Amino acid sequence: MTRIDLQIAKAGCSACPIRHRAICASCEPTELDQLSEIKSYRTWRAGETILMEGANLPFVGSVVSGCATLTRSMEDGRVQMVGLLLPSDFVGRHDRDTAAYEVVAATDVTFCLFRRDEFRHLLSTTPHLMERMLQMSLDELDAARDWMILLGRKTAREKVATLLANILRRAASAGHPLRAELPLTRDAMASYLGLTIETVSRQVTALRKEGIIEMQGHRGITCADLSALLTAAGDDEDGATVA
Amino acid sequence: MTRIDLQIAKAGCSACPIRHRAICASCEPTELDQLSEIKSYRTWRAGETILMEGANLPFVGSVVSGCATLTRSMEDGRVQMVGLLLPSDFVGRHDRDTAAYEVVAATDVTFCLFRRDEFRHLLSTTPHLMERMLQMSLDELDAARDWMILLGRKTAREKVATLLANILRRAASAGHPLRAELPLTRDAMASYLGLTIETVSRQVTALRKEGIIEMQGHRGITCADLSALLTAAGDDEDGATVA
DNA sequence: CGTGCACTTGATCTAAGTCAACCCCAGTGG
DNA sequence: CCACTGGGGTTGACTTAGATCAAGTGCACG
Repeated sequence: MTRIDLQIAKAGCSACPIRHRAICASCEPTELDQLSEIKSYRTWRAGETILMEGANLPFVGSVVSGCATLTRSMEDGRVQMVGLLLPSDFVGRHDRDTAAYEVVAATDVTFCLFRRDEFRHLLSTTPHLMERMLQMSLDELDAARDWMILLGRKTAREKVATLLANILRRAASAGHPLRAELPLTRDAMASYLGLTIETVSRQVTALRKEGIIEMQGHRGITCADLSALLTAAGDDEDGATVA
Repeated sequence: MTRIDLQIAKAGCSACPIRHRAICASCEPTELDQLSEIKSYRTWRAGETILMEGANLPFVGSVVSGCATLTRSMEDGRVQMVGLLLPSDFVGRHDRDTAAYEVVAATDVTFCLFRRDEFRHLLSTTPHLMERMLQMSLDELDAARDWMILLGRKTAREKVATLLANILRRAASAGHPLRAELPLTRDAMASYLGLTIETVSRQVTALRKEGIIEMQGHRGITCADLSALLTAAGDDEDGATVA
């Protein structure tokens, strides 16, 4: 257990940064206690594989901090990212005993984990939990379908702009509105967008040269005019399309 | 009400063709009665719009027979299909009052509909129903993510082969294994696959000329060797990837 | 002070898109 | 009965966005 883990474990659920957005969001105090009893924290370093595709799945859980990626791959090595896990996102199916995707830590990432069989039992006896689980699954399904229009119909420029806008938006909810540290390498971005690393690089450069974004090193990004970025993304200013 | 509707309504749930695969699959007889009380049937003709994106959503429900499509579109007219609704598939979010996608009848299609507010209430008081709903949502999420690898990484040939294989597989469960009537026009196929109509046409022709499939007119398809088709799809013989 | 890794940039290639013609067949109406 | 029309589908010629291949750059780390 790292230092971070201990901190959170001591503080308990009430001080948890994802308390009101995660799977536990609509739990009563007593239900929270039950969840608390079967939870444990674990942290992975950036780049570490958390789960292999097809591997045994003893745990399910939520991202507390950091970022992880969900990927599927074909036999010949082609890879497609199918999900980006940010704080409060849930991973793992309670009713499946193997993982359907590979899960990799994109940054250092800490999970709040539940033993799968115990979680399954709690789920079937706690309607609040089941309801929240359903709601989150449906939200994820909508997000996945939004991503399908990006993969199927958007240009490389629009893809990159969409991803950057999404990251800025999610980062904004936890700090300064127009500045973020990219949790993904160019490689991971390419995998998410259905592009090559070179194309991602070129499009980021193009957006920078046009003054739509500014970069601080390879990872830091600032956007003075989000609506310009959203226009480049091919979305309405109001458009959803959350990662 | 059409003749088909009356037939099913008279027969009741026990004779329903999707009884054991739909949202009601794990309901007890008494629960089924409750569902039965709030259900109604309705049929749309091929090509009719069932729901517009953003429209008010008074109903949720299951496809009983036929096929409908779920699409999202961008302001400039680009369209991406994000789901194919076949018998037993569920549509609509109980907790949202507007439709997130456009729903169009691909063939004549009959739905078993529930008033949304009544369904929501039943859901919250019937754990079996909630559990089944969650399971189906998670399955759909997996399917959506499988579709993402197709959209992001597969070639036109692989995309077309994958779609044909999926249709043949789902049709097979209700009849002859290697023969099906395509429920989609070339246009709808293109929309689903993130391709143009011309590319779909060329790839279908190519698969036919190579003897991997045979066509009876534009819609009838026969496949003597499914594993050859799956190889063209870039999947393992055993691979899942269900539409 | 290399060595390696993440990223960028440039030159070239190609799969799929675009544009345009055409086929086939089912209705429709003269 | 047949000409006309229109929608779905096919095919061909050409274009192009993004992939591929191949050098670089610049920074972090032993």
